[in-house]
Amino acid sequence: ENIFDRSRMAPKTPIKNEPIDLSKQKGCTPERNPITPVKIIDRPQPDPWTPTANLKILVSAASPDMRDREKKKELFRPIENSEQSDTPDSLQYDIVDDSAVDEFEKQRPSRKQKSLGLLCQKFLARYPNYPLSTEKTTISLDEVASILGVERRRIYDIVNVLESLQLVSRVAKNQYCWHGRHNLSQTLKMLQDAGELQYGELMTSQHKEQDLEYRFGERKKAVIPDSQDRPLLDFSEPDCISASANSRKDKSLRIMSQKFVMLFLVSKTKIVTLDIAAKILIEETQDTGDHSKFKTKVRRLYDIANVLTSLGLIKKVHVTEERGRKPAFKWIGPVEFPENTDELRGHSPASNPLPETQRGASARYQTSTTGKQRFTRHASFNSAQPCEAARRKVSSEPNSPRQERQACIVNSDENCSKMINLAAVCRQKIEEDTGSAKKSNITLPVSLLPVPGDSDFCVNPLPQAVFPVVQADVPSFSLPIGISSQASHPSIPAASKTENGKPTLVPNQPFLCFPSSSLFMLCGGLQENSMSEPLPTAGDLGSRSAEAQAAVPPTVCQKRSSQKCSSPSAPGDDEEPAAKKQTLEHSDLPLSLVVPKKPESPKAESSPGSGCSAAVHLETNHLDLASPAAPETANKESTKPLDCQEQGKQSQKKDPDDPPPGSEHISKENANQPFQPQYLYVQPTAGLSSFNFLFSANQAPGAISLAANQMPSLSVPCVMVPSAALASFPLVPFTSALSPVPDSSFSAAASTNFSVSSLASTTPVFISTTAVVTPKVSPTPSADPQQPAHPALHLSPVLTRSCSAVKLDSSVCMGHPVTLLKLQQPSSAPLTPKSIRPAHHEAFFKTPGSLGDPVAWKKNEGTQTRNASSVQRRLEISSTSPD
DNA sequence: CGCTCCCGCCATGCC
DNA sequence: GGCATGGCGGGAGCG
Repeated sequence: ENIFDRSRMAPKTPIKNEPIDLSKQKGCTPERNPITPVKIIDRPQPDPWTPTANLKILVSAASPDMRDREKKKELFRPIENSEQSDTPDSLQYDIVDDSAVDEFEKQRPSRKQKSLGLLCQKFLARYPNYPLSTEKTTISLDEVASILGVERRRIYDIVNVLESLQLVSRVAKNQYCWHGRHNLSQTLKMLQDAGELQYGELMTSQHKEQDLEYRFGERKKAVIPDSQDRPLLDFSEPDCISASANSRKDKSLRIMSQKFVMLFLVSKTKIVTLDIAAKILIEETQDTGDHSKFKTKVRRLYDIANVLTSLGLIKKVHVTEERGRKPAFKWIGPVEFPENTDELRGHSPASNPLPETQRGASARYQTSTTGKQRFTRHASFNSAQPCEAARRKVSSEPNSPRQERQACIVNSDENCSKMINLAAVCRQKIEEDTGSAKKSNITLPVSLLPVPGDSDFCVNPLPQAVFPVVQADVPSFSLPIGISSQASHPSIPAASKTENGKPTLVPNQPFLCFPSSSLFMLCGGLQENSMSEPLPTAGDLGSRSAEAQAAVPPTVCQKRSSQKCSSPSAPGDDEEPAAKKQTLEHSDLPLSLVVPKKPESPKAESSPGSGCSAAVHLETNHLDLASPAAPETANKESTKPLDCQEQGKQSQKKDPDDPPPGSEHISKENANQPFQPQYLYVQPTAGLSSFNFLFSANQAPGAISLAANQMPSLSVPCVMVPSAALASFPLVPFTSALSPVPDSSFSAAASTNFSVSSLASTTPVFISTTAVVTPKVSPTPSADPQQPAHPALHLSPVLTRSCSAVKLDSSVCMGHPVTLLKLQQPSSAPLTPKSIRPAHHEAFFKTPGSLGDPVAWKKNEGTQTRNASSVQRRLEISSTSPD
């Protein structure tokens, strides 16, 4: 094929190249020449007068179609193979000057014929995919250029992309070494790893481009700095590295190529639209983002895409969105590479699953990144994949509201200098974030809302990443009141550390930094109490509970990091030790708040009385707030239960005062509950500032109902709650701040209601561990024999009030704890699903639904699972526009 | 008309 | 100054 084309193409370029050619190509020339005399070709165009020129003109005018046809034939002939006889026919038409025509054609191959993709194919055809190790193939740019009949410039385009994948390496000036695909999988793996670090968050939600775009905006800030210039992976390969090559400033095309590939590898769908890729790349570059740059980026991406297409790694597709049809590329190359894999990482947080090489790459990457982001990354909370998750989170978070940032800052413990860094980062981000100045106090990532019914609500602002976690842990909520007594558990951020040492949470920190996230996920274990079917996951539950315990306080961060939580894991056990917290015990029992699905009404009813206006409303929902804890739990689960325990311990130790009272309890409760319903809380961003949307992640629609006045209970999965309603809920920052407070104090603290309003308005983040408050207590206990009773349940007076509004008792009360995870839209990045993802990634990312399901459900049990699909839908809705 | 993306000017940097 | 690289964007081909 190449030859064939070459001959044709040759005519043109040769001329230009000739000078060059002379030196290098000897063999080639002869071949080319035969085809067409250079001059002839040239003249025609320039010279209208020449006979040929006239013909051309005529032809084109007369039958452009034909011309095209022929061109096509030529183009495809090689590829398709046969084009055949047609040609002749066409020629006939033209007749007179077939020759002329032909020449014309030859002279002016169609654009397609000259496409970079085709050129690349020709280029690749010259070299074996898997060259023998022994033989080293060197490539001379000039030679190739002349052979292929193109200018050198074009060869650079190809070579740069190939070099980014290590198919070739530059040996010396004008000399490249052909490696073939031997290293391709390894390279891709590295890119994948690096990509996860960098883009994990982004891609997670990818399937919805909307989300992506959406996030991008948010993310930009965060991510930006990263690697900007530097090549993600510097392959200067060993063999043939030319000194000069490395030194040179960055080769943007090469870097872009790597990043582009990374996007595919990180993407769940394996489909990346050009505009999204361009946006991402631009953002990273910090370019202003003006339109022209975008266009330029896209042009470059086309160049890269053409080469990758020739390599058989991607193919062009179209993605239709609401907005319309967009050009996109789908990865058709290898998806899995032997060693790497997120899962691995997830499994063994401590150890890096990644191959050393990758690791090295990632390490470099990290180091390279200077900015805040990186630090944040390092700070990674605890997710199983500590580092990555953390990083991701961080990056994503940029937007986190100041408050959050502050929180972060506050806590930094010894644990982490890292944490500190994070805090700083957070701050910056926050500052950056314009929009999100959400709640002031709220900083806390997690707040628990006591729901009227007993359900506890925990709201965790989770970054996207969080979702996954959600499932896990709802239990945490339970605690509501436990606060006081239980409060003793300090929420321990420490737990977070687990994995990599990333302390997800800073031990003492009262606050977690959350980027402002637009979404909160509520996790509630809804169980029907009694019913309960126990979820298959009994074990899980237990673990959960444990997790919950630990998690509770610090949870938020942890959760995120942990993502896993949701999943299966059940590390919970570890926590148990924490025994302190009864949770474990409870865990077995489903928290159950009975309530599940219908509950609303009852609760609502009950709630009425109670004072907590707002809170009450929510209560109806029956949601239990697993809240913050959940995340943690998740994390724990995924990784290690131990952590959780530790966290708890630590927390206690450190912050006796702080101890997030609720957390433990919550955890218990949560534990008890087999499932917790999870809800996604969507921040009102755009226009709907006043509304909050709750989507049940797991569950059946209906499951949630918002009682309260404002919110009519909906059977539908999604519930919109006026922000006001939420406001009413007392949110307790579960962080140390609250937690620390002794019961009494705690209660007070707890009692404090965060005005949701603030949340609602802007950033909704809040999570209180303490929040746990939930009245549930009573119910819970009942439910769980084991539990110590807990007083914990009792809400502090204040809490109670708020809680009271909610009824604990009512069947509803039991309410599954729900955790809200808030995802910060913008900043969310940090936590983004992606981070979580590693462990579960699929579930999470796939869809919100998946979130709930995947992790917890799937693993734990299939039965109860809620349909991911439904969830997804919901999410989608939210993402796009709530209505 | 808008997506693609070829073409080649010209900046950058090394020699 | 020459040459190797490669960023960049105008503007044309193509559907």
